[in-house]
Amino acid sequence: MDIAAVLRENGYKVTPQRLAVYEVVNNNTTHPNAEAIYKELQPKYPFMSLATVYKTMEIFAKIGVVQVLQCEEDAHRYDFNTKPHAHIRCTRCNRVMDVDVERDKLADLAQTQTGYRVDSVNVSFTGICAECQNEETGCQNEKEN
Amino acid sequence: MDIAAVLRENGYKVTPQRLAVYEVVNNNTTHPNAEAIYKELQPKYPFMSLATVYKTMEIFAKIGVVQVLQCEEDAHRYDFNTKPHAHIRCTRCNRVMDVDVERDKLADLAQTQTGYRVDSVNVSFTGICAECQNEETGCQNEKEN
DNA sequence: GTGAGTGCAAACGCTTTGCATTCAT
DNA sequence: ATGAATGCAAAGCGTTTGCACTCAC
Repeated sequence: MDIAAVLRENGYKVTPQRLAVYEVVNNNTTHPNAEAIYKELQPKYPFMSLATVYKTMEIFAKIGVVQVLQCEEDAHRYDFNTKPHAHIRCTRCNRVMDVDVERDKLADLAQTQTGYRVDSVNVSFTGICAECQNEETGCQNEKEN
Repeated sequence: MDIAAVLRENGYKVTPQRLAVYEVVNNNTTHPNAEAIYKELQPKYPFMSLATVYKTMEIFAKIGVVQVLQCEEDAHRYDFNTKPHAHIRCTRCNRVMDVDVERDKLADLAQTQTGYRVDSVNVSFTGICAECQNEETGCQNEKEN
């Protein structure tokens, strides 16, 4: 994707900051939040501010470059896969993975039941990832209260 | 439900504050957040503090008296219907309604795809409720940016 | 009487905003 | 040269916490 062109098409200026954010998080499959993006930028782009990351991600979301996840977590996470899909988060290590669900079917169901015109379908799961399941034996769960 | 008994069974003391919260939000179908609960308590129970509402709702969630919703919104909302179900929020008036979805099927799907042991399934929708759809004609959408 | 619960205010984490400065156009 | 974008610090929001006081048991 030519991010510069997409920005221009949408009336946004092409700045080093925006290119830097795109460069760092494009093809990133870890579903980072703003803080993570900021930290990842630090070594190569120490001039970046966290506020700019937020502002940039807001624009990226608006022009469809990323989607914002609802992960049953406090901080937003961003996904460069903008195809609608669901996510599952490991409550132990916070790793997030994609899940494909039939969103259209769910939307139809909701529309039929409630009469709402459905605009967005958000599906998320939490669980324990395969890796953490392996480590679980004899190991106390860090997340226990 | 005998909330006093449930509290005692779980080792929590029965206080006027906890009874007041339960009285006000039990059978409440508006999926209120902490602030809304606080405000609803004010006239009848002006002694209540917001912090206590939070603390009480946390306990209620822990002992299964309420469930906490993820509504693609900033503030938590609470639901006294603890049967697992999904929600749809109107982006115009913020009204929230219940939706029944086959969560088990979704959980199986996620488990198969990712290998995670699925602990929770969260489904939420946004849309425009029937009422707001009616009002929509010739009326600018308040939520438009 | 004792420990749990309360209320206040302060702190918190994530996010947004105001504003002077800088930069893309 | 002009308006948009940046960076900083401060404010904002919903939420949690520390602590002295109060109350259910």
